[in-house]
Amino acid sequence: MNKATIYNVAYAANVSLATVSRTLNNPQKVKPETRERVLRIIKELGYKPNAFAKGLASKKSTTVAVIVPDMSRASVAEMLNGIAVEARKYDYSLLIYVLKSEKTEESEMLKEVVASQVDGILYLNDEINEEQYKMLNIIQDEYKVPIVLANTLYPYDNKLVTVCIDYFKAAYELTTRLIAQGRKNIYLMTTARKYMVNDLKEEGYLKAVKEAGLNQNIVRTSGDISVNTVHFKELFKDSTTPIDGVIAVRDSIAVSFINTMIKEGRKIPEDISVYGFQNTKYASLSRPKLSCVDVPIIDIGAKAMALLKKEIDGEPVEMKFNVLPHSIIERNTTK
Amino acid sequence: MNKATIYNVAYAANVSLATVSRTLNNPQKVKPETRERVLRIIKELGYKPNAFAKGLASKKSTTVAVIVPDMSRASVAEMLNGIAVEARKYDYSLLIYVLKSEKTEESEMLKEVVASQVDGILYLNDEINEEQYKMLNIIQDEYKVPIVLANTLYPYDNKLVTVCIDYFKAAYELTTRLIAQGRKNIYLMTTARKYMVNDLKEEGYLKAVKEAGLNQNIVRTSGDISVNTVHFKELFKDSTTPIDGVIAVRDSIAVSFINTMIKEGRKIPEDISVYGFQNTKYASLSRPKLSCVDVPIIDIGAKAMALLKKEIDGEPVEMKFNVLPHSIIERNTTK
DNA sequence: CTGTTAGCGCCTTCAA
DNA sequence: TTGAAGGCGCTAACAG
Repeated sequence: MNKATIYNVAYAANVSLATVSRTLNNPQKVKPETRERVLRIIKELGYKPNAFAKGLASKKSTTVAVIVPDMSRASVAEMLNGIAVEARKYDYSLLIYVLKSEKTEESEMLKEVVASQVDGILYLNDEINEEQYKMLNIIQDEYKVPIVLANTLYPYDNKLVTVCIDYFKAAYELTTRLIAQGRKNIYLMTTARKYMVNDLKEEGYLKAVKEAGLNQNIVRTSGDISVNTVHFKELFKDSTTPIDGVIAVRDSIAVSFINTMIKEGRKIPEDISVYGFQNTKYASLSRPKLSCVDVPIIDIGAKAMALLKKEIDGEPVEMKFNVLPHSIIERNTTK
Repeated sequence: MNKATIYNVAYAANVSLATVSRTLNNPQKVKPETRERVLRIIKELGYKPNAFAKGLASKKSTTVAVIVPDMSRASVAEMLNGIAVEARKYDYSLLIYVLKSEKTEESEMLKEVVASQVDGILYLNDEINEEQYKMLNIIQDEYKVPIVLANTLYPYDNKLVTVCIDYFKAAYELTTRLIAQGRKNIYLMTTARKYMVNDLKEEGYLKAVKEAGLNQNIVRTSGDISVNTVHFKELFKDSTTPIDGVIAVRDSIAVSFINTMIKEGRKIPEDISVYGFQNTKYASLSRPKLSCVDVPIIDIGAKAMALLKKEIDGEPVEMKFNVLPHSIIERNTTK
């Protein structure tokens, strides 16, 4: 069961290696009979083309790099499922780069990605800043490696193909719903200012709150749920106008907030209406079950991969900015 | 900023390409002065060796394949973080294969993995069966691709290097603790019979229960939390001896159980003590916070990668079976 | 429709 | 310590 090469197959099938290569890559260019024969031999010998030789000769790897922040984020992991399923359709492999694990400069890593000869790059990092964005553009322009941003975006420019939902609108809608529910003192629980998508949610929230003439209350948590609890308690210990509505930029933040409030004796949703953002498993495992924006994260992954494939194939992608529809799921933490 | 090749570097540094190759792969074999010079040129030109050519010539890819079941499982995603950090130390890349996305036979995919020329394989799938196990052994023996099983194991044989915790012991300890807490009617909430690790947990539970002369109660859920709720309710509607202790093989199962029971008016932990298994984020986001076995999942990932690296380097791995220590975290669903 | 041939970019003896 | 030369396994013209 030693590794068979294209030569072994060619010899056994009594053809030249070119014919073997053709039956694999351009089947229509080879006579059906010989094709069958070659295919049979290939199966018998368990032949699989060596990916390196193929890549070296064809300049294509049928591999895309997926650059992700922290893998343990539920949304990232789910998106990867969507990407994997779609990639499978095209027989593409996925090379993963986890940013969190970096000791080295990110620009160094991007160079490494280029050196790895991937056909395209999927960038899932939501902390995209100007420098990173420039670097990505260089890679796309100079090295001709197509890039697609998934579930993130760079709002100041749109040279890169992007797939996401309308975070601004979603947050605006959430806030509007809370207002319609009669909530007067609505808080936004967000993260430190570096996540582009959360900045957009913030803007959506602010717009709705301003329109309604309500106060704007923004709390920035670390995203680390273990410290949130303390944080939340402190925050609402002696507030004069009691909080009655909350929008959290992540489900996990919403859930830890709910837990803290219920322990403090507040009733959810009677006293406080709470919306999360993403519809991860956390949302359905919370008690009460969390109302939230449903971000079609798997679809985003799949769509991003599909668009990347198009770009790789040289088909011009007309829409740079692809907004997928979201929905709002009313469960038991609202109304 | 075009892709520089080794020839460009050689020309610019006024040496042969062999010397460039050496300064990169065997620095000690080249005179310090020329080494410096070459290195400088490499930097200037932003040269990175083409991964394909390198792989083709050297027969090494510095890439390992990571085969995972469903990515969205929290434990899998976290393990990947550990793997990524460790892989980074050796400058190894990670090629991901998601089994769930498969339309094709798994054996087909394994052949593909071999064709991709990876230096080693990390297998995270916990549903390992005899056929799969045999296939993996073939790959390791015939194709000489080292394999490490991470957070899973094949209990009937131990030819493959394995990293995990002692699931049997952990479940035994959990059960013992429940018994010590005076629980008499302890249930094990597990999955369908196909997850090896869960079978071991089951054995540990059974042993402890038998030793104490208690009834054994095993509930097999689908693992799908949305159906669990109904399931749980039905189950305990009219039981004569009320359930007073639970061990769930996954945190998410424990949490959905807790939610159901509390809605049914049971008190946790007063009426029912509950232990989970894994210590994922679900555990700290539940109310009350879930007591559970802490599986050092990141360490398992890192250790598995480290052992794989050793195998790849030809250093014999003395211990086939690597058991990492676990601990039990008492939070608020027990006592 | 099929075979021949020249690389792809790099590593690795073998000589010098 | 360095250079020359032969592959690694495959693809892609170019002939036939």
